[in-house]
Amino acid sequence: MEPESFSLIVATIRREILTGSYQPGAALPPEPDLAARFGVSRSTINRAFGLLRSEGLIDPQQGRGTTVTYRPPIIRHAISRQYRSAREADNSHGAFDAELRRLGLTPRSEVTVDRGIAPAETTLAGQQVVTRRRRMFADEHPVQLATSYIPVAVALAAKVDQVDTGLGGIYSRMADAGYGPARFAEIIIVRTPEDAEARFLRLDPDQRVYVVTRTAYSATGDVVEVNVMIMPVHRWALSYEWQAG
Amino acid sequence: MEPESFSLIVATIRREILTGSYQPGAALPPEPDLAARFGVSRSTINRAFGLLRSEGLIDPQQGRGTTVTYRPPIIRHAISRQYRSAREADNSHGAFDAELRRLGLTPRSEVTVDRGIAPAETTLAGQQVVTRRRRMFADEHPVQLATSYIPVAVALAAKVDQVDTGLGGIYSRMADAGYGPARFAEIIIVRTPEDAEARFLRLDPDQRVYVVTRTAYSATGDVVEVNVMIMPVHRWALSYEWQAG
DNA sequence: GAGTGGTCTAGACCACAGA
DNA sequence: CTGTGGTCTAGACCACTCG
Repeated sequence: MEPESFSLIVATIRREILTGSYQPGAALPPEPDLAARFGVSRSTINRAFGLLRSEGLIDPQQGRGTTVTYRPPIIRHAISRQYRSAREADNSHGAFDAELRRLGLTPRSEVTVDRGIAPAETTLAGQQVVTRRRRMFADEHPVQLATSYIPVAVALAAKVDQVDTGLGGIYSRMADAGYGPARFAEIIIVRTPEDAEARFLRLDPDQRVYVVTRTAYSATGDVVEVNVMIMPVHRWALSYEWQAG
Repeated sequence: MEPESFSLIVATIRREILTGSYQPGAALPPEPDLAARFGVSRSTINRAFGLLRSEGLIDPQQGRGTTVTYRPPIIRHAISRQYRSAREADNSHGAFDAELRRLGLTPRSEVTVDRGIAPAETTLAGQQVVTRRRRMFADEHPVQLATSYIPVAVALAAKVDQVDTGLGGIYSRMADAGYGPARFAEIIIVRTPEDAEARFLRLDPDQRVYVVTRTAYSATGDVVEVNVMIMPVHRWALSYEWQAG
């Protein structure tokens, strides 16, 4: 009918979710019912569901119906998490573990380690590196993919070419070995997920991920690690704090 | 045909744009032609164009055809930009001006000032504030909306209840008045644009914006400003740097 | 089997730009 | 006027879930 019916329908349903008319976990009416309610075809409702799903608000499933899945985002404190005390809190093996435990979520990570050449888009492009890949879960939902590239010399000295890096994670081991990072830089972009990312994070092609690329520098200015983190934007908020200079 | 034709088509066209088969500014074939090339209906091509447009890669226009519009993102250096020297570089009136000039872009801002009550989602919720709204352009393209909330007492002392705040912007005036911010916190989320944001930034309902909320604290721990910035994700990259603690 | 959402088609009508 | 993209429809067929 009206050319703006799509936007109106999306706005209406979104408001009903965010104001609590539909509670998280509740079932939404079937697409044909909503089509009748709004006086449009099922195609239009299906398209509206597509956008709401891409925002992480709903989860339509074939055969099972559509449920509300809104979850408040996980807050990632980028700077304080680099403090050794934060990484080692609660006997955690790194900042991710410590952070999720504080939020009442159960963290789990799968780590694989191998050697290779750092990819072109990193500060270590072309160098021989030890690559640590982490697949991270919160309450068994996949929430982050992180790939860490460490120059071979640094990795061997800090003994981080193995899966378990002990209390506090790799930065604690680097510090123990005299390669403690002195300066960090993070760059954030947002894009659609690549195929492998979408498969692991269970994302659709029209959803969005943060790509956070952190480069860690030693006191002498050498790059001791580049870490590329992929996170669905609807699951995470990013937080930074600093003193005025 | 195949159920995955949509993703394949999107991936194919995206690759042709990013590898340079279609240069920025070039015209893409009309939707009916691409429908024939891929052996699908125009609806499917139209949907693929919708996703590529939402990524900021192409700009389809009624009557005029579809052109490639990929632009590298503007890098926003969140921390160094708070240094007074950076804000006042090149005779600029704040960090935004200085940053865009360095990138060879022409900045322009429209500012309006009024009084009101700070909205609920800010640290100043409910307080009487001076509200400064900025609409920012790069080469006359809208790129950012920023709304700054300043407690009335601070705003009057720093004389930032007027449109022009002089060399270095409001933080320089606050420092002059003894309200210089001592600590900053920024929280980043990503969501779809609200109607007013979409209108100004010329965004579609399925595109995404960063919402960067910066809170500035005085040396005594009081909030002297909350600034909510809205930026299309495909136009901006966010950068943070800090020393290990 | 009945009902769900996933995907695609063919076609309609529209607004708009440009020759 | 022709051709462009914007939007929506009606319907098809499918994969899937659940009683």
